[in-house]
Amino acid sequence: MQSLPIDEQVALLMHGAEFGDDQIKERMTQELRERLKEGRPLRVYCGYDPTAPDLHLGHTVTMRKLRLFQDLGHQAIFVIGDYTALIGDPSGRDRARPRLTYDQIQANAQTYVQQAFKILDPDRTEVRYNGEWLSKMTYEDFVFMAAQVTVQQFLARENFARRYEAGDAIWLHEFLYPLAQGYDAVMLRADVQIGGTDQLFNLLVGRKIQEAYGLPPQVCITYPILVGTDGKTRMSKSMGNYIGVNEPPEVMYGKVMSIPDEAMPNYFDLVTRWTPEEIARIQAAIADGSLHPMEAKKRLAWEIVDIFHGREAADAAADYFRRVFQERGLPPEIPVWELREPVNIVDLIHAAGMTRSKSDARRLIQQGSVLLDGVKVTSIETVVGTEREAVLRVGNRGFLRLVPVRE
RNA sequence: GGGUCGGUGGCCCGAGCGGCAAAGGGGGCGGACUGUAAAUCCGCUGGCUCAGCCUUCGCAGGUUCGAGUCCUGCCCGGCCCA
Repeated sequence: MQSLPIDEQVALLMHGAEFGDDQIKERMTQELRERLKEGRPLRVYCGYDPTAPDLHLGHTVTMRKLRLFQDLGHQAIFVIGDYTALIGDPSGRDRARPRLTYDQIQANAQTYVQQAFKILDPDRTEVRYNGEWLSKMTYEDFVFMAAQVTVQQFLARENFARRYEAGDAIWLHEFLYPLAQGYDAVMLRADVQIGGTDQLFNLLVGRKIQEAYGLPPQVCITYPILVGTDGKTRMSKSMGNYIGVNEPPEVMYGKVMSIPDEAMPNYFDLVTRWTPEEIARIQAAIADGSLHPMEAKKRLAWEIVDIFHGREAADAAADYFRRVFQERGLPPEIPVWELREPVNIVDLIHAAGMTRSKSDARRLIQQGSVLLDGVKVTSIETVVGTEREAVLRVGNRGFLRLVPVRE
């Protein structure tokens, strides 16, 4: 693959890229071609801020592209934005991010690298922390960079513009984010920087900063944003609509199954290993009715679990889903709770940690979602005896095998 | 610094003549239904020793039988002025 002709490389790398502006796309495509002509491995940078403990599917969209660069013989630079995370990227948001402490960030960063190698080739990956250079920036550097952009340029961005219109706070430190990212590009001698479409502004500021430092501006390539399990907003931890790459197979499978049908194409394109032709075929099959949407979603779920956990886990997760959710049966493994004496059902549910409060437990019983050996529990006064083993089901996900213990 | 508007339910937005456990959304959770944990419809969504009691409306005091609602001070934001 290393010696793939330049035109083919360009076609592969730009596939799916989205800029929201054809002129930029043309320009970047051309610049990419020129860089490739230099005949050396390009330095391709993408940064990830450790704002949460785990990477999720949304992060993997660009990671997959980094991997593609690697497969074409280029050098990927996986940057952990430990210092940019101190700021919190305002891109694509309608308010400032909550500030994190450096300790929280460090803790989050721990897991990033290991998770990233589920996609990236470790041999062609340079892992860097941007605190390496950002922590050493001088006041002079800082003023120099800040003088490269105008307030109007920032206010022209729609997310800042909207906040400005609405009279919401825009903090000065938020303006520092693109500058810091640009400085990364300078320090890394990046040839290419990739990111989500919401990163275009940041990436373009990076070019400006590079030029100010006398370096050739990087090629910027942006790819579409993955929507979360709600099918509407971008996937993110803080929205609670994410699928973590480290989540157990059954959870991952189930979460994929819960995305709305309309969100499937977005996932097909961005997080599967399927070729554009295969994707087109599946879409057509759904459209003409020969493939049930649910079946398509099952394939998608299986594919995603396979990527992160392997075939066996994917099969098991599919089986689990069918059994527990479609047939409302029992999962293969149920946690055991030892029963030493008869207890009130509410106390038991709460003590086993199946609800946050006893009131919650009472509500669930009153709503008829607590089953003891498949029989609906109708009273909150119910006492569970120790005569025999039983299976307690609370809501859709809570299972507990009650085992009497005699001393 | 001055003027003015605002901070509301253990996730978010948001109403709230002095009687409020506090309207309405979103989200979440349950139920029905189904093609799945999609869609749709219905219900629930502070805690507890639950016909009652306890703790909530930026913080601290005050007025009142009674305050999210009124007063004072402080903290934090927006806007206008400097």
